[in-house]
Amino acid sequence: MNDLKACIVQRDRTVLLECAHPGFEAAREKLARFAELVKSPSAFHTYRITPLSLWNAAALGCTAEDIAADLESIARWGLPAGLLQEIRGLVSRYGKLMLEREADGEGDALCLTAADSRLLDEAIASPALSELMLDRISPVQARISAAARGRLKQELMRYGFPVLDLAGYHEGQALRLQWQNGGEGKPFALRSYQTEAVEAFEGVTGSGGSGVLVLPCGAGKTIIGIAALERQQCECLILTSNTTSVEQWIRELTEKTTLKPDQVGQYTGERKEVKPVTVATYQILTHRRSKEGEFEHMKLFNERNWGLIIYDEVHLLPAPVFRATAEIQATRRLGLTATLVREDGCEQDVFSLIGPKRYEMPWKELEAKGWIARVECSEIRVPMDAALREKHAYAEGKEKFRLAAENPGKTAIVADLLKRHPQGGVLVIGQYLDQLQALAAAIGAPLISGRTPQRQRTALFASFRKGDTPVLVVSKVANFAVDLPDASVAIEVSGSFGSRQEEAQRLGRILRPKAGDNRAYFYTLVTENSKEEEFAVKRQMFLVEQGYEYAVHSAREVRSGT
DNA sequence: TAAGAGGGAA
DNA sequence: ATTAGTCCCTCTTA
Repeated sequence: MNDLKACIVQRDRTVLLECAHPGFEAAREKLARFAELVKSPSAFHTYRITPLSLWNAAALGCTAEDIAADLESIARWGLPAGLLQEIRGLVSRYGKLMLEREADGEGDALCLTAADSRLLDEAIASPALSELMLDRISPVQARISAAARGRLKQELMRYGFPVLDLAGYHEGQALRLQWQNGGEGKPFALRSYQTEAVEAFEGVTGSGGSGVLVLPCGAGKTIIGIAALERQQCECLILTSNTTSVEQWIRELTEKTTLKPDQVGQYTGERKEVKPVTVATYQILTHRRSKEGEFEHMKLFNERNWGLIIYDEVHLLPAPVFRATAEIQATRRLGLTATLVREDGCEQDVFSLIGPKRYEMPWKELEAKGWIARVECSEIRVPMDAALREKHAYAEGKEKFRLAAENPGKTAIVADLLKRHPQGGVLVIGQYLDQLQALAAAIGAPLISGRTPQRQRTALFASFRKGDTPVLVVSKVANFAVDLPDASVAIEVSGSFGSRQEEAQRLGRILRPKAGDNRAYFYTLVTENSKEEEFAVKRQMFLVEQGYEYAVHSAREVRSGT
């Protein structure tokens, strides 16, 4: 078997990767660059090479020949006829259409240049482009108003031809800032990959200045954002997902740079300051009094002459914010995220309107370098007792799923796992309040849910951090709370329908480097012979794509301590 | 003017 | 394919 290769490459652009193969890891790393994982049963992982995954790879400088060489090096029975040609065709689409500022234009018109006239003919003839008023000036060129820049890119992406946008950016109002030296007289230093990421964002030629940086939780995305701002020296709007995160950005900006508190504003439900650097939530931008009402706060995009807009957690960016972003394509845009995967399928809009992927740091690489903890993931199959099994058998749909998820047999397993980790730092995370209440009572640990007042949360977090409270039971608050302390063990007792992001978020809770052997433990409890098994596979997919493996154990093994 | 409750939105 | 949670606005109370 050693002389065979780990993958079977199929004509429909799917790739089957054999998990037990010695070449598995090397092949996985190659595939991660230009394909996405779509299924991960135990023996074979299925990847798909999509147009978008190819274009993101192309934006990173990967050529069709690089991809062909990678595929040839992992394909057991060679490549199907026509596949390479198809891949070459798709990759070359990125760059066939180029958008630039009009060479001798006085105004702010842009020029779209096509590699050949037929492509431009056909694109212009498509109905979606008709209202954008393209003005043909030569067989391969058309003028277009700068205001239509975003929509043009969106429409051409839908048409199947992503535009290489070289039209540049306006500078924005200048703002002086510098890194502030660290506390003990040490100068603040970026990690090497953080510098690489910022440089990739800026780009070597005209193509930089907008795009997305993909880095795992705990890699210091805030720092990278601030570094981009420090390089640009301009006024900046920062959009993020919740108020705690707003506060965190503001804290880091004022502590780590020479920006004074009165230069940094918070624009949220509570306070509406517009300062040279302004941090806002996505929610305030999308807030409407009624379903048909206006977005009253979108004007924030134009309240100052921003030179840079940072989109934190770009995978959560809501649709109306895309629309507003289409209008401000002359402003530099930096997207930050742990995963480009969106559950709503708007990945194409991220590419068109924020920009292509400029940098990606695989989780495993950070782990190898010791920047994040080495996590051991286990899936534990918990059986139902006879009574539950019967109830489960007769239940339907969501009722059935919930019965399995709330399997009381999980309690004893949690108790056993706690015995294995007497040093504490354990988070028990689940989805249903009833289940969590019962569990918290049984193991004698405090529960934090959405109903827990903020003051009490803060007190419990502090006690957990100090080690006085070894175990915390947390509901979905764990998905959002930025201030939730770091832990070294997470036990997931239930989760929502196949959410890959939730799983990644939960794992992220234990990634911060640990003193000593730098290890952390992630357990997911799944009821045997139920729908939960299926959902677990789906949930785990993103992390499997990142190279995490879930060792499957039976409840019996856990109970007997093996 | 601050804090808290209640309702709607995505 | 839910639940639970967040955020924003408005109104009330003190």
